Formats: sequence, C-alpha cells, structure tokens
Amino acid sequence: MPAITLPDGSVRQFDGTVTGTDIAASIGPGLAKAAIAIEVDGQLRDMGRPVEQDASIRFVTRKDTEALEMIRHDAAHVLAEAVQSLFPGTQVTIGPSIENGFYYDFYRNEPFKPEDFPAIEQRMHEIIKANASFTRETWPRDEAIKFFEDRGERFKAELIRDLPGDEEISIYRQGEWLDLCRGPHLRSTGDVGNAFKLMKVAGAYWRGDHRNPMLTRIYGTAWRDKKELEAHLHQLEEAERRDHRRIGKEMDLFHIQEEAVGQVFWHAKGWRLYTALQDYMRRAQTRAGYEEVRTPQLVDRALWEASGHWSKYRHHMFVATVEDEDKTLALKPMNCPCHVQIFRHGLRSYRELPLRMAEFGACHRYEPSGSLHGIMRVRGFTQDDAHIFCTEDQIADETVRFVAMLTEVYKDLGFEHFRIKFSDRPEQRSGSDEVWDKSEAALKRACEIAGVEYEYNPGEGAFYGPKLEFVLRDAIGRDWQCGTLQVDLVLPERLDANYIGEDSARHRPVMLHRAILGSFERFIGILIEQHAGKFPLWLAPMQVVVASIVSDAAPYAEEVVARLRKAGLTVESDTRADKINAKIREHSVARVPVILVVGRKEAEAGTVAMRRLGGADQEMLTLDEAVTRLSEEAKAPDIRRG
RNA sequence: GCCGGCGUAGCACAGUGGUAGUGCAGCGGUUUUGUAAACCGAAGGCCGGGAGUUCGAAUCUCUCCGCCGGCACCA
Repeated sequence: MPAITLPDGSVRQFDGTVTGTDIAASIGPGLAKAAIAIEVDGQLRDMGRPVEQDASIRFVTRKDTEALEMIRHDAAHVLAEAVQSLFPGTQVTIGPSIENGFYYDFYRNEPFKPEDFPAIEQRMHEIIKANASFTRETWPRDEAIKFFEDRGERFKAELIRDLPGDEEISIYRQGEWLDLCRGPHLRSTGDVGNAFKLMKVAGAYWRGDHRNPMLTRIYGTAWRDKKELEAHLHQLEEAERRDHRRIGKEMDLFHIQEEAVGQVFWHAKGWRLYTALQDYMRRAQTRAGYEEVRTPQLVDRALWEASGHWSKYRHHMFVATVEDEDKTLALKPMNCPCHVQIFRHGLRSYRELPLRMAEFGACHRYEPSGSLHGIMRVRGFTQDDAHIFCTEDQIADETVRFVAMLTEVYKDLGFEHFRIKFSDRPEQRSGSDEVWDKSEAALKRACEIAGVEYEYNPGEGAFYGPKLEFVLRDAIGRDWQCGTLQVDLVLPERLDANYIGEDSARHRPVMLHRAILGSFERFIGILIEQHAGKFPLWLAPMQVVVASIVSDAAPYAEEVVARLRKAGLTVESDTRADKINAKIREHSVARVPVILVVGRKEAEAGTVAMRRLGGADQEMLTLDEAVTRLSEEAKAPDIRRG
C-alpha cells in the first residue's frame, strides 16, 4: 500500500504496487501522455516499473534535461537494432548517451562506412514508427550469459560475467529485439522522435584498451525536436569556421609540412602573436617573483637516466648521436632535470626559497602519429615552464599564488571559465607510497586554502607526483590541458637537489612543476578558436591597415603608417589602385581589427576615417587622436593596469 | 600506434581508364574609385612519393608518407 508523495507535497495512497504509468494516469490524462519517466526518491526509472514502497516521486517530461539523455540512450538502442537487422552477424557491445548524442560500438569483420548511414537511419525511423514498448526484465545471471553466448554475442556475455555478483541483470526488450541494459528507458521507441542524425564512424578499442580488438563505433546526435537538431548542426558548422588550422591558414599565421611533422613554421604574423604573448607572460612572471633561465636542448642520456625518464619514456624521446663521439644525447622532452642542474650549481640556502625558476623551454616529444592535431598537439613545442624549489611548508602558499596568477592570465586572454582536475598517483610511478601520501595530502590541502574546486581524476598524475590540470575547451568542445601544477618529492631526491637549512644541515627541497599556458603552440591554438581569429588589438597579428581611396592620398597614407609604426603599432599600408570597397572587404576578411581610410579629404585635413572590424560605422579622427587612442588600446592588459 | 576516410595550381574544389579543369588569390595591363568583391589578359600542375595492371592511369591494385575523424597515448 505505497504512499506516493508528489512534488507539491500532496500524498496519494495506492492499493498494492503501482507503476509510474498508473500514478500519472491517476493524476490526469495530460500528465499520463507527457510523462516519459519517473524519478523515485531521486532515482530515475522507467514509467512501467513498479513502485513497491512509500516514495517521493517526480515525473520527467520531454522538456526536462533528463529526457534528453534518455532520448540519446534509447536512440543508441534503436541504432543497435537497426544495425543488427541490416547487417546480420554484427555483435553488439555498449552504446551510451554522450554530450550532444550517443554512440554504439559494434564488432563486425567489415567496418561500417558513412555510405551505410542512409539505410541505417531509414531502418531506425521504421523502428521508431513501430513504437514498440521498452519492457524491463530481470534474468538469472547464468541464463543471461548462456543466452548471449548462444547468439554469438561474446562481448555482451563478457560484460555480464564481469558485473558485480549482487547486481541485477536487467534486459530491455523493444519488440523482437533486446539488449542487456541498466536502463532506464523511455516508454517506447516512438519517444525517441525523429530529431537524430548519424554523424561519423570511428574505430574504438573494446573496453578502451589498445590490447583488445578494435570495434566500429557509430556516432549520432539526438535532440528533442528538429529545431534543436538543426541548431546543433548549425553550431557545428560555425565551430568549423573557428578551427585554428583553418584560421591559421587564412590569416597566414603558421604552417606545418611533411619534412617537420608535428612542428610549427611560424610565419611573421603568427610570430607577432606568439611574441606578444611571450612578452606578456615574461612580465607576469617577473612580477610574480620568478627568475628566467635558459637551458640546453640536447642533453646527455646520463642525466635522463638519473632523472628516471630514460627508463620510462625514452621511446618518446628524440635521440641524437654524432659519428666522432661515443655519446648519446637526447632532445629534452621537459625542462625539469635541467632546472635542477642550475639549482644544484653551488650551495643553496633556505633563505633563497621559494626559488622560482622559469624558462620558455623548447621541448621535443615523439608523440604518437595519431595524436597529432594542428598546433594543439605537436612534437616540438615551447612550454612556459617553471619550477619552484621550496619547503613543504611553502607548498600551500605557492599554490595559492600560482592559482591567482593563472586566473589573472586566463582572464586577460579571454578565458573566464576553465576546469580544474586533480590527478593522483598513476600505476607506473616513482617514489614510495609514503612520499605519495605526503605529496597528495599537501596538494589537497593547498587546494583547500586556495579555494580551488576540482574534479577528481584518479590515476592520472605524473610519474613523480600528483597534479592539478587546468583545462580549456576548443571550438568543437574538445578539452585540452593547458596549465598544470605538480608536486614533486621524487626528482629532487633522484637528482640530489639540496639546500642548507637554518640548522646548517642539508635538506631536500620540494619541487613544484608548473605551467600556465602549457605550451605556446597549444595555447595559441585555443586562443585562435576562442577569438575566432578576431583578436583584441594588443594581440592582433596585424593591428592596423591604412587604406587609400585615391592615389593622390597614397603619400599621406604612408605618413599615417609611419606615425603609427613609430608609436609601436603593427601597421601596413594598402595604396593599391583598387576600389575602397575591395580593400575594406579584403582586410575585414583578414580580420584586421582597425582600418584607417584616407582619401583627399583626410589628406588635406590631416585626419583619418577609422573603421572597426565587424562594425559598419566610421569615426573621423585627427591623426594625433588616432595615434594616441590606438597606442593606448594596443597596450597589453597588464600594462594598462599599470 | 589502431580503425576508417582523404591527398588534383598558393587557397577552395570539379574531373571513375583516352590531350588536366573552374573560382579566388598572384602576375601584366586598363580603371582614380568614399567603406565587405571594377574590367581585360597571359601565366601557373611529377594529379602526395614509389611500384604494378593496361596500348593508355589523376582515375584500377599494392606499398610508403602526410592530413582529417575517432580510439589508444599525452612524463
């Protein structure tokens, strides 16, 4: 005799067990029609599943966020049924809902092709039209395993075998087809609707392990209605226009070619952006009490052996030898061991701590070919790296300072929001458990003091210590780690870094590895996508173009250019015998933030007509005014703050 | 690295076995123009590299390289 409490606080009594469908029907036909799932004491369930005990409930309709997830999950089931009916012999595995849609991983000798999509989608529409109810059954474990094995579904059987012993084996039927699934599901396949689209095929390892067979994954997107679907597809197109690889080409910022895979040729304009960013970072570091150093690129293998990198990561290192010398050198994949060498040079006193050693360090890593991505994941890159040598007592304070610095930098560069992940000890690591306990606890405590909220990212730390990762998102929603802060009690030990303490004995410093941008290459990639190439004036690769209307105004245009250049702006003239419309268009497409137009009038009056990127208006200014205003505006945010 | 797709002029693309094309950019002219594309002309190609099939290959096959989408990896 369950008593059901509704969201408005009212209580309804029922005779015997009831289902969500019964409860909705008892409230009214409108709700019975709209409710697609029920939340029972905070747990989402199928409408048809009985509620045996007293409970607080809430109905979920198509408008609720939970609905979207269920639509996507159900779409995955419908996809699986469609594929198995069209391609007999295909084995099913798993098919979850994901951001913006769903996927399903299949095992089949022949992979699917995008050309198969129309037929699969067609079949999916038929299944949805048939509107078969999703019905839940629970099966005995052995029976379920036998059932799937008899059908040749070895992946499903393996999944069931690996489920915890006390877990219920639930099976969902939709018409003739069924699948192992935890649920919950919508009422019937018809609830999926028609706002879905298959997007792409991809390979994916079974259970995410590269030693396992490769499955074919079909990705789809699914929404509540056609309008949402259209909006999403439109947004994808917009995102493609922001792609840093495309903008890099359009704006002539950089290129990469076969002879230097994973390494960037920075063109003049891209390098202007790069150096503006580097200058800014250098000032920020100086203000924050860092000292800048520079260490070698090629370092003897012996140092990497001592640091522990040689044994664990030499397959990711570029190694160099010369004929006349029996030595093996490696391009540094990171700067830390080199910084320790500087720290170790001479005796260090506790009075020097915390010692913040920064380097724009050029590093090389042999990254797997498949992981390379534009300038975001490369093999040669420059980190805004620094190592803080300090005492354990100083970890918290240094963390607070670092987070404050990073937050300011990100904000200055246009990033108000970013995610923070806390990654702890990985399986393969250096250092005793005791040392790890200590460094993880220290970093956690520092986060509390700094008021840092993070997501927990188990087992993803560096081999020498736990880390905070600061994650930014690119135009199409891919996450990239940029900033990082890592606590390291291992390397100072391995490389014998020490300082003389107050007690005149030798002590081991703690090393904090930290970066804000991460790598210039990756960060600039994200920066390009964030701004869609329309940079604030201080970062713009070409800040101003002075365009003449008639050739008589050309000498004056050059004069304007000279004045602006003298004021430190990056500026170009355009005195070609073209129409002003063409020039405006060309430089607008090139995303030049300011166009100064000069014709006879301006040449005579000593003025310029200023036009902003994206705007349609023009502002008439005297040349002096323009120079003053633009040079003020072109100041980096930290300089403007004074 | 793995699965799939792709690679044609500086860029964007067309070309499914029979003499390599279009648009834009660039170059040479003409046009002196007032805020998002003036007009004319001549150029420009080892059709990613190599091998094979064929009388004949951009086109079919194999292989290598690179890029793209995922997966795995990311000290």
